[in-house]
Order: sequence, then structure tokens, then C-alpha cells
Amino acid sequence: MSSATETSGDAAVRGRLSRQRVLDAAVALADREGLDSLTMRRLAAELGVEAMSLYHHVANKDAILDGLVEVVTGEILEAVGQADAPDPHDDWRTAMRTRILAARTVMLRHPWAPRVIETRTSISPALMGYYDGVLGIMRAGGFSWDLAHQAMHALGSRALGFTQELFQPDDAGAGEAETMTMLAQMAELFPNLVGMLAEVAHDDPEPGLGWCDDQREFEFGLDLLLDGLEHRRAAS
Amino acid sequence: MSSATETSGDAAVRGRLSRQRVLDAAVALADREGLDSLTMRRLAAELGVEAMSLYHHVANKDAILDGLVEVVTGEILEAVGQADAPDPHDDWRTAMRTRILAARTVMLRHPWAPRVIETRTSISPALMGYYDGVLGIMRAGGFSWDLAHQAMHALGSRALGFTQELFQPDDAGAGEAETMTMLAQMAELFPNLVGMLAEVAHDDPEPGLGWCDDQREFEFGLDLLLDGLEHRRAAS
DNA sequence: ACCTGAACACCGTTCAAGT
DNA sequence: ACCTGAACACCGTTCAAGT
Repeated sequence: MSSATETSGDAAVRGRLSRQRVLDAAVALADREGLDSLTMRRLAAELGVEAMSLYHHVANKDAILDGLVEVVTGEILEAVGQADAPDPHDDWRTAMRTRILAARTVMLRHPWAPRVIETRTSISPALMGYYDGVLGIMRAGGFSWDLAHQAMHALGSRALGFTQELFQPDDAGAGEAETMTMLAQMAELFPNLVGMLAEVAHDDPEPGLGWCDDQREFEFGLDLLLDGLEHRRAAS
Repeated sequence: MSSATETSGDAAVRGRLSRQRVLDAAVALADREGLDSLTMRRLAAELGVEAMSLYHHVANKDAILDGLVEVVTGEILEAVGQADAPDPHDDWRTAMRTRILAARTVMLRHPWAPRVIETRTSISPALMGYYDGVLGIMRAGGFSWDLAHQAMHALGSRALGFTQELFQPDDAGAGEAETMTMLAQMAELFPNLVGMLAEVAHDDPEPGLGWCDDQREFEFGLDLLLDGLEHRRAAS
């Protein structure tokens, strides 16, 4: 709805283009209008410039996506630094939990981040730094290299504070009554699903997080894994 | 490399188009040349037909992607049916493990499947059937609706037999010596990662599965979750 | 009814030209 | 050096026309 010329005015005043300005504008655009709106032409318009000008500061669109991950990782490292976690030598589990939930706050600010991260084929140095810290916590907690390695795989993207939910509710348009008759129709085909849905209704207090797991469910899965890892560590 | 006209010959002989033929060709094309090669024009050429002809049998490209999930889910249900699992009333954990590892064999045949599944916004009836079976196992095992619900979220895509690995090795081009000097350079920046990589070298016996977690790591994460769920079930 | 050719509105990107 | 306009090779999709 908002035309590109609205922002291009003051943006053009800010002077010459730079890689950083391109990336900042890309983050802002993705935050505001979603990842699909992030095209070279659209991003250029946002900066009050022609699409081809961008290529003087980034190699191509893929380099911009790499840059987005770089920005997000920077925010994660900052959030992790500010969170006060116990010394992992004393309590690796709480240290890890605190770190991951701090990273998650950044993910909630940038709903497009999981999708971008998952399409990257190589890991950025900044992200390597983050994962190095994750590993460091486990080592301080007494994990063998092998168990820590397995743990890294088991955590996967959860270590960054997100899990990609397979299917969002999608029933935003359906009314209460329609949902009920639909459930009745499905009851014989999918008795267990219908039974579960009837019992544990998703209240969805914050529809803005629809793409993402809810906090309670994220923490349940995280604690499940951390408990299991602590159990295996203690047994090793 | 292989031109479209190669296969269009015998394909055209097979007679009229149908939704099923379109989907079968789409699966074959994605298997053979990857998901990025699956375009309307390319798929049409594969069938010896013009791109616009496809629209008489499917609504649009999104409907084709929905159809791909449908085909894959059919194969999963077939694989699950053939696997001999114990009665979940006797041993829900083994029943679940058997089911999920059976689903995984289908995923390994169709490396593009995770990516397609994750981009779908609504769940297909066939997939609902699969997840209904997952829930059924937990109910038979004595799970409350709430715990089963949490377990579904915790398992996520792992219930379908895959976890999307964040970063594939990507060092296929680098030689042994180059890797070693690179590791030396990174050692002070990422001491833990380098330590781990030195200890647990990925042998990568089957590079074809590079996109995916290895079997050992998948099973480690799966067992971690199943153990944790059984623990919580017994405690509840 | 099914299939087609031309066209539209988008992409990312290259290239030669401007200052 | 930085930015631009035109163009290229792709997309998915619409539409009017063929049989």
C-alpha cells in the first residue's frame, strides 16, 4: 500500500549507497512487507535508486540474503551477550537454555529469518561463532566431543531459537460454527486428531507468531532435548 | 544435459493428459533434476505438450506442489503399512520408532520432499491421516491429549522422517590439505568447533544424502525425544 | 473438451553507456 | 568510482483463438 516514493525521499538524502545501507534497507523491507517483497527492483526503489546500482555494493541477490543472516546473527550475539546466564561449568543446562531463548527473541522480531537461514548452503563466520559458543557450553558442562556433536545435530535449528512448524492453522477465515461442522465431518476419518483438537484448542493470543511455534511448545521441546542430553552426559 | 525431446516422444504416445500423469511426471522430474528444474514450461516439455495445457488438469503450480506432497504421503502410508511394528498398546515407543523410520525411507528417495512440505501452508487430508496415526500410537501408549499434543510439536518434521540440516558441509571442492590449513586458521576464532571437527570427522559415505541428516544422527535425535516423552508419560 | 500461440507482468542479471 | 537505461533470458499466468 505504501508507495516506494514515500521513503525514497529521505533515503536519497542520506547520500551514497553502501553495503551496510543496502542490508539495513533489506532487513527493514523484509520486516515490513515480508520476504517475498524483497526483490532487487523493490529494494532499489526503497533506497531511491535503480535496481542495477545495488550490484556495485553486493555481488547478487544471494549475497544480500547472506547479509541478512549476518545482520540477524549480529543481533543474536548481542542478545546473548546481554542475557545473564550462569557459568556453564556450574550449570550448563541453564546456560544453554538462557542462550537459546535469548536467540529466540531475535527470531521473533524477524519472522523471515528461519526461511532465509534454511536456504543458505554455507555457514557464515558470525553464525560459526554462535555455534562455537553453543559447543563451548556443552564442553564446559562435561560433554565428550562425540556427545556434543550428536547434540548439535539433535538441536538443529532449535539452537538458534526456532523450529519451523510444518503447518500453520490456516483457519483464520473460518468461523467458529464452520470449524465445528468441519471437525464433525473429519471425526471418523481422523479420530485422534479431532479428539486432540477438541481438547487442546489453540487460543492463539498472538496471531503475529502464527508462522512459528508458540513459546510454550518451543520450551517443551527444548527442555525435552536438554533433559535427555543431561541424562546421557551423566551416564557417559 | 538431457534434452526435453528425449522423453517427450514416448510420453506423447501415452495419450491424453490427466492430473495423475502431470503429478507422476512432476515427481520424476524433481527426482531426476531437482526441484528448481520443476517449472511449468519444463514439465510440459517433459510431457510433450505446451505449458498452458497443464492448466486444464491442475489449477496452478501451487496445486502441483500440493500434489507432490500427496504422492509422497501415499508412498509413506504404503511404507508404514508394510513395516511390521508391535502393537502400540504393548510398546508404543517401538511402534513409533518403526513408523517414523519407515517414513524416512520415502524421504530419502525424494530429497526435494522436505522443501516442498515446508512451503505448504495447509495440511493435506493424506498427511492428516499420517499424523492421526502418530497420535493414535501415543494414545494407545497411554498419553494424555495434552502430552500427545506437546509431543506432536516437539517431534515436528521428525515425525515424517526428516530434519532439515541447517548447513551442508559444502567443502566438497576443498582438498584434504586445504581443509587442514583452513582449520588451523579458524582454530583461534572457533576453538570448540575446530576441536569437534578434528575429533568427529564426517566420513560421508553417501554424499547423495548430503542435504539430509545422516541416519545415525537422525536416530540419535529421535531416540532422545522418544526417551524423554516416555519419561514424561510414565511420570504423568 | 482439450490444446495452443501470443502476450502480460513480473523476476535476476549483463552490458554498454553516461557522469 | 558510481549510477543508469535498455535489453536478455527466464518465470507463472491470462486470454482469445483454434480443433
